[in-house]
Amino acid sequence: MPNATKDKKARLLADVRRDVLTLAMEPGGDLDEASLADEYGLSRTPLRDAFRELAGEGYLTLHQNRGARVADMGHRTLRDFFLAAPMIYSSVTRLAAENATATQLDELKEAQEAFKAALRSGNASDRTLSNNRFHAITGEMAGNVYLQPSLNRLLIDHARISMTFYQPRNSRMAENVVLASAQHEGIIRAIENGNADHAAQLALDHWELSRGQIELFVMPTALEAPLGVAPGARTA
Amino acid sequence: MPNATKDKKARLLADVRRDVLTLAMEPGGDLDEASLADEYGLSRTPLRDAFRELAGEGYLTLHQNRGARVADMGHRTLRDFFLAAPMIYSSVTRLAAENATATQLDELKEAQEAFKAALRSGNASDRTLSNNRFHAITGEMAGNVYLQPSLNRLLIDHARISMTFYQPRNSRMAENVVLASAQHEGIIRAIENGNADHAAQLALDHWELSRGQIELFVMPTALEAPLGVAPGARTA
DNA sequence: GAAATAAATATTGTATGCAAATTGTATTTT
DNA sequence: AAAATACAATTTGCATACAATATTTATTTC
Repeated sequence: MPNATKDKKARLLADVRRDVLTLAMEPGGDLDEASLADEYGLSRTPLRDAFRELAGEGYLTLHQNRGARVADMGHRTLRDFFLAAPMIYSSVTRLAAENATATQLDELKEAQEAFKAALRSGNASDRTLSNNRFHAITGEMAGNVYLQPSLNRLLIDHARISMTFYQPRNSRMAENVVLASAQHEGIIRAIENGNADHAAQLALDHWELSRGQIELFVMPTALEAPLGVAPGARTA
Repeated sequence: MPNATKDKKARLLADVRRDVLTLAMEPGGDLDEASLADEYGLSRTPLRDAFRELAGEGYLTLHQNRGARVADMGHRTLRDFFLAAPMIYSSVTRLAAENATATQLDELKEAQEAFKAALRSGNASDRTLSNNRFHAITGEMAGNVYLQPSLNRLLIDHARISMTFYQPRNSRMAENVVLASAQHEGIIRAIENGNADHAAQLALDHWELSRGQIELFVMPTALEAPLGVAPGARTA
């Protein structure tokens, strides 16, 4: 049974999103129309269509006569991210507590189960993707069309930043991830109880944990080692 | 000299944006590929390309096998708008004060001159478009990729809401528009001086004025008129 | 031999024809 | 006559061919 082009396109969209989020596709790296069209059995027309869609969502950027590239992460992105994230996350989570439907709550619980499973498996990509999904669902719950686009862009780069920084090499970081999971559970309860203030505060706490984790890697403790001695130096 | 397709496409993009913002294209109304392609002398391929781009920016929405429609304004949009606007506007204006370049400041002043000219002319569309441009420039000044998409979506609907509600029939509203212009000047000064706190506060004040204006129309003073008397009613 | 120019190649953008899906109309059935 | 079905017309989506632009390679010039 030959898959309809509609399905192939959907698969392409999902694959690119996943690969961008997990850094399987490098930021700034460029996508080749021809080879992707070939790989997915699509012609270039629907493929370019998909590129535009993904560009609109912030996964890719398009340049005149130069094709599509994975959205770049420049020197400003981390700063911009730190500025915008707490505000958007807390307000979205607040609105989620006010507006969540029962169905959405079930989805959120499912996402959290997937997140815990990913923690057990130790797979970094799975952890990042399920965490991404958890927060994307809070965005759907909030249902505010004006905040959603910013949240989604934050989530893209949060995932990519996590993939580079959140590699629990030491116990401190492993503990943090477990704590993050516990915070997810708290957020679920706050949303379930419609406790907006609490949900907003928990989102801020959750962000602070994430921020600290990132900072651990951006500003590691300095190396301590003796400076070398130049040949022929006076021994004083 | 036959215009390059590149220019035609740019014109189409600008025209649709303008028509959406000024309500020349009705929310929910659908765009006809064939006739637009004909009108602009483009084939359907680049036209559909433009539709995707505009959809990514929030001007249009695309539906499977049903073409493009002007982004709808449902019963929730006003509420969502009131929730998100003050937060985004104030934080963007704050960042604008921190990051604006000299060139951008000139552009902002130009936009403000255009706004004042539009006030003098009394043309509602010009007023809305120049006001839109003013705030879009503050977004560029802020230069935060995570806030920009939300700001731009807010600006689209702020323009459309203004077009429906801001029709200065009475003196109170005309005064408000003049006050809004004065607030723009204050925002320009705060940005010029790099006074972030002040800029953020002015943005909130500016929003409050806008909000009040909208509320005047959403909740007008009730009509006062006697109830009619049913035929054959007892005269007591 | 290095820089500059010109040709060749590869990649991206557009136009058109055809396939699939949706919508509206006419026919059939009850 | 109302509902249901089948048919026709319109509209949207995709594939391919062609045009325009960028990139690479080869050649010329100093």
